[in-house]
Amino acid sequence: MTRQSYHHGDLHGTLVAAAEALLEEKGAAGISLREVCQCAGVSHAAPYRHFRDKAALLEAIARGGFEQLGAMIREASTRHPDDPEEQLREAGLAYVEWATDNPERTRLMFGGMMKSDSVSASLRESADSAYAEIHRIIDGGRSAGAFGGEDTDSVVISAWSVVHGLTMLILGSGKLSPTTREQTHALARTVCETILTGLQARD
Amino acid sequence: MTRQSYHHGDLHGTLVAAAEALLEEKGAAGISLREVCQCAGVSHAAPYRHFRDKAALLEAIARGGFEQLGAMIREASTRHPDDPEEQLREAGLAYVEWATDNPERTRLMFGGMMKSDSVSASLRESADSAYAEIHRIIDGGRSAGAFGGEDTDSVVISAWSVVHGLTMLILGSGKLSPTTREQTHALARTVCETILTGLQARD
DNA sequence: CATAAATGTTTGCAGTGTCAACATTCATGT
DNA sequence: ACATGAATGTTGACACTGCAAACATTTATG
Repeated sequence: MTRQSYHHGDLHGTLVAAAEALLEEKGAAGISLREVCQCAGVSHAAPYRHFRDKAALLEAIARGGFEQLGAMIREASTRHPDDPEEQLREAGLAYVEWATDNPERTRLMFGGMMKSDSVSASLRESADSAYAEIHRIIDGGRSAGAFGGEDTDSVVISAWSVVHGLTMLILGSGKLSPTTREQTHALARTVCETILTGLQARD
Repeated sequence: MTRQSYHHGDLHGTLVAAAEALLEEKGAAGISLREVCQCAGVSHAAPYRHFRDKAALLEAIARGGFEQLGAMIREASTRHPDDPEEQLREAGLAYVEWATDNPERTRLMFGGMMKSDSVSASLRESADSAYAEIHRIIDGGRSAGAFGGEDTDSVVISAWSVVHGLTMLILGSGKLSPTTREQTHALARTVCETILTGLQARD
């Protein structure tokens, strides 16, 4: 597909889309800006009109990922408006599911990019927003008396850690490699049940 | 430091050591084989007598990491020979502590390298051995009646997931950034307590 | 409609991983 | 003792990469 006009129209979006496709195909380390350009049908210096450098393009992909992930969690939790426990379960499932559906993108998002001090404000904002969804669920559950724990932050960390940990083990270790969506769900349910048992307010 | 003989003596080990130093300094993506060579005082093609390619050198570093991590867990669990619950707590602390002390190496180990089908047998073996330590603790605890759960594997996955997840959140998210070892320990204790509560056999 | 801004291209540079050809040292058998 | 092959290190080359400067073309604006 070749374009007819000198200007592209939406090179920004096209570059992100092309890079996303290449990302899931060959991993973050295997992405070359020049190949992205070729896919977008544009010369190899064109991206620099839209992105400061290669890292900025990857940042844009990560930002979109956090937004999608946050949306999945939000949507999952709204399926059970009055049941915090079920909200947490569904959110956990959604988290693991989205991540395993987008493995390379997830690795990119949590691969240390956020740790750099030069991370853009918009990226940090997107990540914070996704995190806030989890916080909101836990906070609601604690107010309703469904979860115990000393403070909300501790509970959030525990809940987030299991789900994120399972996700990363599925993505990163050769050990956990569910092949079907059902197997993935079974794993997610297992860790969610364990953590929920640990979180339930004792009497 | 320049060497006098044409042959190096232990270039294999020197390359690994130099690469490890550069790894924690600049991250896995920032490592260049040629710079490693310069640090080792050797020409830029010398590594190919000892490693098939760059990935093989990184694999060697990862393998050493799994061995260290496994040793830390084993050592932690032997501090409480007859208390499975305490073993799991100490193993979790050791896991998080080692990983936060070696952040880039940990990212390398769990960054997707194991998922590739071309991973060397020795690397997989080292990773399996570290995993076996966790399995051993859980299995002992279940035999002793300290942990419940349907089957050992489910419990292992849950326990490993929290600890690994917390680790990755500390390493990867800008959100959790404990600055002192004490803060790190506090986080690790929090998630370990939560999971232990969930794991304890109910009556 | 002229002029500036925005966007895409070309050319060039330093740095990278890898390979082939070559050089040097070590080990081994006689 | 010494020739010969194996092991190890070096040099040079190649294609590829990210990036920047100079240039070309289109769009927007007064």
